[in-house]
Amino acid sequence: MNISAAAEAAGLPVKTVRYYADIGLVDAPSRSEAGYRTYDNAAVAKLSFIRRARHFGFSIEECRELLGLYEDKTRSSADVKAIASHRLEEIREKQRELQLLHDELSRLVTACHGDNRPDCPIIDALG
Amino acid sequence: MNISAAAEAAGLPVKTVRYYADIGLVDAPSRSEAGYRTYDNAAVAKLSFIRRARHFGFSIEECRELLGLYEDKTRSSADVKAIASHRLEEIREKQRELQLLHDELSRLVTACHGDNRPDCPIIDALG
DNA sequence: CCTATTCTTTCCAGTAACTGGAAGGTCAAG
DNA sequence: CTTGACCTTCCAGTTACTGGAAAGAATAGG
Repeated sequence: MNISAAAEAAGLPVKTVRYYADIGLVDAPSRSEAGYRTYDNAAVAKLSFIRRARHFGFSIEECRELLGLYEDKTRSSADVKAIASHRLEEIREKQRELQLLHDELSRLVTACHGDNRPDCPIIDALG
Repeated sequence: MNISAAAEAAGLPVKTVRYYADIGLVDAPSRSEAGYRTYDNAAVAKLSFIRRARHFGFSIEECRELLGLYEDKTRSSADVKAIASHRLEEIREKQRELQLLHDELSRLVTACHGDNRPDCPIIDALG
């Protein structure tokens, strides 16, 4: 499989597939005689794994950890759960922050009459 | 006022205050004989305005727009409201995304028994 | 066989919004 | 006069890619 087929199969842009090998997140693929990268199903599976983990908001470094566990058949599920729980707590924290922002900004937007006059509660709150 | 006093008054790091002038978000401050940047209350007020807008998640470019409106005494509140409403919609979209992530990941974390055995629903879902 | 198109390579640069650090000048206190 | 805090500029690094240029390789059509 050349890189574009592998990228499509994994659901990632070609550039990103190269990038993940550049930073050592996945092994450098073998090369054809002409120097083209070649991929097998196992490589695609790993790339796809990364895509899903990234979708969950895991950082590249967390993906590195998770990949290590993914490949370690003797891992304990507790190790995986610890990383995922940490991420879940981050998500909850972000949700709390967003809720506060939402409420504040929503209040300001409601208070602003939004007409041609210059006075504006939003600007007042910022200034 | 030297830069550290201004930065403290505005609630921003010194580096950030310099940065905002570097990118032209605020005017370049006047300089003392020795070349030190000097700030007055109006400059601090603008920096503080930016800090609050950034806290709400407005991008630097949005801050630029808002600052323009902040300084334009003939602005219409509708212009401000439009920017803020757009930002509010972004917040809501992010909240929806986070909720989906939260629910999925939460389900996986709950399903994972988190012990010494290797089988793990989280890894299974990613792989 | 020639050509046009598509795919691939490498490398360099840019994104957003700072942040850290080095090297060196300035100022106020003791 | 020295020490330490503060200031300057400039360069590099952060995160996770993304865009683009220049050039070689493969393939389909004529």
